[in-house]
Amino acid sequence: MSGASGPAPTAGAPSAGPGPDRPTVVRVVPDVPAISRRFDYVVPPDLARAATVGHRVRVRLHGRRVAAWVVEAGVEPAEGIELRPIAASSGLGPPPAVVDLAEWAAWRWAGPVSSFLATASPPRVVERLPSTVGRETQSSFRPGALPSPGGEAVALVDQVLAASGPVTVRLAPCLDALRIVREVRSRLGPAGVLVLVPTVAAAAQVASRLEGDEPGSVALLPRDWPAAGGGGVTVVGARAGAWAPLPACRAVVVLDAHDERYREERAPTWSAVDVAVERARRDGAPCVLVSPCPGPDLLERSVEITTSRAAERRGWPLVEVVDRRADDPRTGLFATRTVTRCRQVLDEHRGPVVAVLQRTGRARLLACSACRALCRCAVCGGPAAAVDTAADAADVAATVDTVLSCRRCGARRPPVCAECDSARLGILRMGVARAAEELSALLGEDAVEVTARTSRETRGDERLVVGTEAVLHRVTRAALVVFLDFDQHLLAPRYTAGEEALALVARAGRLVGGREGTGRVVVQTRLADHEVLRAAVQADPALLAASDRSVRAQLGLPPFGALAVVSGEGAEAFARAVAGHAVPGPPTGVDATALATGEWLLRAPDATVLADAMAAVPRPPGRLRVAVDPRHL
DNA sequence: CGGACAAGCTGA
DNA sequence: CAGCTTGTCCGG
Repeated sequence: MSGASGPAPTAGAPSAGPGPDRPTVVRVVPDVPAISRRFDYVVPPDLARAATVGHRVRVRLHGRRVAAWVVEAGVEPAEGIELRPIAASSGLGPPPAVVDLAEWAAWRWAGPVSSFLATASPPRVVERLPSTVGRETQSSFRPGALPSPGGEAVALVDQVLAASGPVTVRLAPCLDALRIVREVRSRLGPAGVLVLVPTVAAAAQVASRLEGDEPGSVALLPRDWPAAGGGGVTVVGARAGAWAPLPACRAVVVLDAHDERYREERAPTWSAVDVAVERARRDGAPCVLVSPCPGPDLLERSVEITTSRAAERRGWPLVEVVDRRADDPRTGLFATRTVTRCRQVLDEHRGPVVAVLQRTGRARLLACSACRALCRCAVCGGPAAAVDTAADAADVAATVDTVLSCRRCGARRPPVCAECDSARLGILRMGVARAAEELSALLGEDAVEVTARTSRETRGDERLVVGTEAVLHRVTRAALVVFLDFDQHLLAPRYTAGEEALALVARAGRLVGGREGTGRVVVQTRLADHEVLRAAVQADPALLAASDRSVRAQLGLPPFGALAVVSGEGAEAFARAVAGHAVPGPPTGVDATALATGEWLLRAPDATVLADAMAAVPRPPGRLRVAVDPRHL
């Protein structure tokens, strides 16, 4: 093993500097996913500014120019190798502390450091950071009387600042979570506070409200990357904001920390919440995870504190469960009571009605996006053709990775519209479309469809909206939210299905408001006794957390065990090597089992054992995808 | 990843 | 045996 590989916890250590006769040498990580090795280069005098950890450079590597990051400066050049010079500087990258954090993440999620360094780098070339001279570190800002949780926020933040580790603040969905951020800023000043929000759009709103409190005190990522790096401000960002170029954090606040959008779905499957927690730990800063419905993952590694029960109840919507067990399955999507509720709200002009319908599984019906023609089988004229992957259709020319295959006769053809030859085929949202039609007919009111594919923003004056769960992120306000088939969420094939379902109720609660208002959430279900519904009706997420916790502990699921799904050509060799490296079998080591899909499942008692084992094993040749703690399963 | 180079196949 | 394809190796 060469000295140029392996983790480098000492990155950024100052060197004695180049002697008069010795050239400056830096070690770089190339921005090429398949190359994990590091290489040394000489820094020519005119690029001396690039000789700092985190700087982005271009280098000649094996006959081509590639981008790279400096990860060590003042390197002792290896004997017997003639070093090439760095070809160019490409501006600033993450600061040394974040480079170190990237090394940690590469270990934790078994991915290339370069992918984390890329996330941590500015979207455009940044030559210099703005000066922070003259900026106040201690703020004069003091919030006045603000809405709920009112005085309780002061006490909660007291506890957060007194704690030695991460704290989860359980705060009902309709209580103002920003109050926590404001309270933290008023105690510590705006400088060095890192605030994460699930989406870029929501981050922009948070940033502008904080900016209103104290102008010039906020940097919004990714837009204000240089200002964030300059320091002296509160930094607000979404998932990638966990990699903000703050010199040091004084406090970290994660809003809606349960939100699954903090997790990257593609490998490496890192989580911004975990990165934020680790970052706070390294900087010795308080870390606050705010969530209306924290699940076992959050609770297991933090202290939980809450508002009073009275405040929590006020902050959850009134939830009405419509038990459909007695209904004939053919009566359709709408229970009589649901229709009555909708009609009441519309007649009284109380506000928009939003109906949510999730249809699981792969789309069965495709339509041409250009001419709207339905995709039909060319042989038998069957009503529809379904998508198939080339993987299980090996006899089909492997030029495209999807083909259309008829469900009736099995005939296959390329994924092209038979009418107009367009290759743009879209999923036909049959579920939502039909629901919208039926509901329109039942209520005598035009319904607007909203799905993830509907690109238009809603106008805001719709009275009746029908959509998939994406609708909850598009609409800002509603008088009534109806979950037409909540069982789709409760029974989703994920071990996190329960907490995600409760998060949907919380999300709906934000649209309709707390139980003291007139807004309502209606849930149609055949599982009326489910823990999620008990928790929602009683406004007590702890009920779900307790039952989820015991199930996961029993099954060794996260956070009571660590999982990784390994796929690709090298999967089997890698999985066997990782399991063989440690003492096989839980509870001490890593256990590998083949899944029906051809993927391999690794199980370990905790994330550290798993990460250590994966780091100790060399990668076999061939494609390899490692998903640590995948959500499905 | 993608360039370099080596070994293998083809056709005259 | 030039000219091309296919495969393996390795990068400072």
